[in-house]
Amino acid sequence: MAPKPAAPPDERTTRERILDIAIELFIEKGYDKTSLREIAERLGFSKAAVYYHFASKDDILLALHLRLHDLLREALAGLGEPDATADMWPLLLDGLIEGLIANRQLFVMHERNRAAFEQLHDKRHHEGDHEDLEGQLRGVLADHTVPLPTRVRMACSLGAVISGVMMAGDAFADVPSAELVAILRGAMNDLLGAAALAR
Amino acid sequence: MAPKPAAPPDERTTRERILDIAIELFIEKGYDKTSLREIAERLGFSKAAVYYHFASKDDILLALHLRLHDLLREALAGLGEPDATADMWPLLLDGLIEGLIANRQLFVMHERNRAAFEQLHDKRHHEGDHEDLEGQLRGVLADHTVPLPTRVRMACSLGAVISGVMMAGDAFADVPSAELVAILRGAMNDLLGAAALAR
DNA sequence: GTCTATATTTCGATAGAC
DNA sequence: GTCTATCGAAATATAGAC
Repeated sequence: MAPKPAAPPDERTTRERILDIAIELFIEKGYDKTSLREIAERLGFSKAAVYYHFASKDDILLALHLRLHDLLREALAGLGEPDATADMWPLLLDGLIEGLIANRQLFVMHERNRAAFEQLHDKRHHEGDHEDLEGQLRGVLADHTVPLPTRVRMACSLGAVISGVMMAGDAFADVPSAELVAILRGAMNDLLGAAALAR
Repeated sequence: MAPKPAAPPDERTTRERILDIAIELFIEKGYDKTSLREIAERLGFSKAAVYYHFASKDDILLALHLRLHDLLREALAGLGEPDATADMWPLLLDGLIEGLIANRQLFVMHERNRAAFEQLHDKRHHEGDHEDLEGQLRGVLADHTVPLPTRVRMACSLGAVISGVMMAGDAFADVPSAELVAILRGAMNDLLGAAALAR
């Protein structure tokens, strides 16, 4: 997941640079409390210039939503067939961990602005395509053909990974990624392994 | 934790009723996108009346912050001595689970408005008391005298419980609380038990 | 305690020059 | 592609009557 194009620091599109700054500010102050003026100023130009690259403020959030979506698409590709998902869950989660770490900022931003993203989703609801990722996830977790304990542990494992990764730039700031990944994999095994689910 | 006073539905203070409605709306639309006019209308009176009970919009969020704080204070009382905390963690978490479920709405609201709460915290930072709960938590997780794998699993377990509980009104809507609690306790044991930490 | 104004501010968004 | 200037909307907060 997420090889991350990682273009040379100065060959980034203006559009991309706006999004990068937006992530920073949306983490610091939150989406709603961040004005387009602030984004523009931090980039060294004016508000109107931002409007040349994005039709609206929502449009910026939407673009970030798409970044998230693209990153998760590969890792969660298996969410199509609800039956098989439970079995694939450990692998699915495994593929997720490294992507989460590599794009930590983006996911932290999402964590801290859930309400704003949900509102965005409601707007799209009245429009086109419905490849609602979060909805699919809920569907899997609500699937009654899978034993309840398994489903609960699936939900837990997801929260556990996210929580562990979010601390990576904080309480675990000095921990090498590889080490963190190894520990997380171990924890996920205890949570989802055959031995655990057989109980 | 959280015996929850649960006053008779109609003997609630107007102030309390405002807070209840605020929780609802902050979940539905988010803190920033919710206007005081909406809160007032849903209660059947006008915006100015709300200002009689709360000095500002921030003041409403602050009151909700205190509700959260009071609920967590008991459960996380052990966070005082950083050394002993790692040992007590399983018990600490155990005490948390039921409180989280009993006051799910409040915690969901917090989850979806993290940015707003953080901003609130920054303001208090320039003022009085510093019994910063979230800060203490970070301190414990950063404590280098505790083995890294243990700390990571502590962070994971917290995220796991929260994630599991949040789904309670959603994908696990039809699951009895007692059953959910039992499964969560089992999962936490696998994540934090002596066998797991000895690995 | 609750109401009807109203003051004030800020922000998203647009128009049009360069 | 970026600027200055401005419009219009909405929200917080206040004043003062009842």
